[in-house]
Amino acid sequence: MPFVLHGIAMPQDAFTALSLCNNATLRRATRKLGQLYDDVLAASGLKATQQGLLYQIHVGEEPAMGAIATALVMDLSALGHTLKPLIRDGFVETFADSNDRRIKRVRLTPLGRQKLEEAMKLWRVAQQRFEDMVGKEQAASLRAALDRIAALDFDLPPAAP
Amino acid sequence: MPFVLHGIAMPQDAFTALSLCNNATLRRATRKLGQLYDDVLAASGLKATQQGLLYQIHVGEEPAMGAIATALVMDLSALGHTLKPLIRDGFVETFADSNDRRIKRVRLTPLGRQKLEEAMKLWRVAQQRFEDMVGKEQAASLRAALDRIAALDFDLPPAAP
DNA sequence: TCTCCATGGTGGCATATACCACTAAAGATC
DNA sequence: GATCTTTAGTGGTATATGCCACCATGGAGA
Repeated sequence: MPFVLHGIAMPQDAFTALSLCNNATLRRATRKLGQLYDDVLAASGLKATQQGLLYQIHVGEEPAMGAIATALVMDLSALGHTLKPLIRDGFVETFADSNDRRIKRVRLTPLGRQKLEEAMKLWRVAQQRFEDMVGKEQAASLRAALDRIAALDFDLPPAAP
Repeated sequence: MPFVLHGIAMPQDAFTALSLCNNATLRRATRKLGQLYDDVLAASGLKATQQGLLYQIHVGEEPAMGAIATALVMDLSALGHTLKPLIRDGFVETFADSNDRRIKRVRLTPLGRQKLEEAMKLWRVAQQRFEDMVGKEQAASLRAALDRIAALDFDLPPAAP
């Protein structure tokens, strides 16, 4: 007899156990896809997250760190940490905004542009691999749903008084 | 004039820039939802991932580490690292399998069971918060799609010869 | 029985990510 | 002009996660 926790019978299958949880299923799928993209992108020396960050910086045309963090739905200090290896390896550089010295802007170096181009070729292979399996429309539909999630406003207080 | 990379015009909006990438949109949504679940679960002292892991162990009825890793689609050595704080804090313990000494099994301690019950109460609040915003059917549909992704077989070689 | 291969797990190292305290800079208010 | 509040970012610390080399154990085959 399965253990009953607060009146809810627990599923027995290990894989489906997590499938009740929105967060856990998202993380598991993210690990799955992350493994594919990282594997394909390994030839460039970049992680998939780093390729995405270079792309974001490229598209943002010297974006402020705060703007990148907001677009990625990422904590600003976490973004600061994530940028460090890319700065160390010479792919990006930061500089102070001319109007507001609090603001740090980010841009790709020439080496970074080159690395991004190399990585984008591999990125397309990974996209193709995934979309060949699930279908282009399914993939687009999923991305749209995920964008809606990312845009949700939970009204989380940054600091509780 | 937007910079053209290999014939693909780049979107200008920072948020939608990543929306072309399956992996990046998944990660961004995962950060979003992770922040909600972690915020709600903070009162228990557990991260959402830890609550999910305790739940997985509970449901698995003394599962082997390898089985947990497979169900979570997680690297076994990463799972080993992830278990450490839970072992340190006395919520789980590991023991050798009676039939095969290579196999390590995991179980919740009495403290772990208690902590899981506490966390499950909070988890339900987080689930409710999310599902109130997106709708129960939409949430269920998304979880089903994410489970299909997690179950995909990309045929990644563990080690290329 | 011995050898080879596969499996399960650990430790090391690195990136990914979040929270918090703190500092510097800018804006608002008096 | 001075003071207070807000904003942007850094460093520290911790968990999340993946890859790799390595070791112990078990299974298969000679």
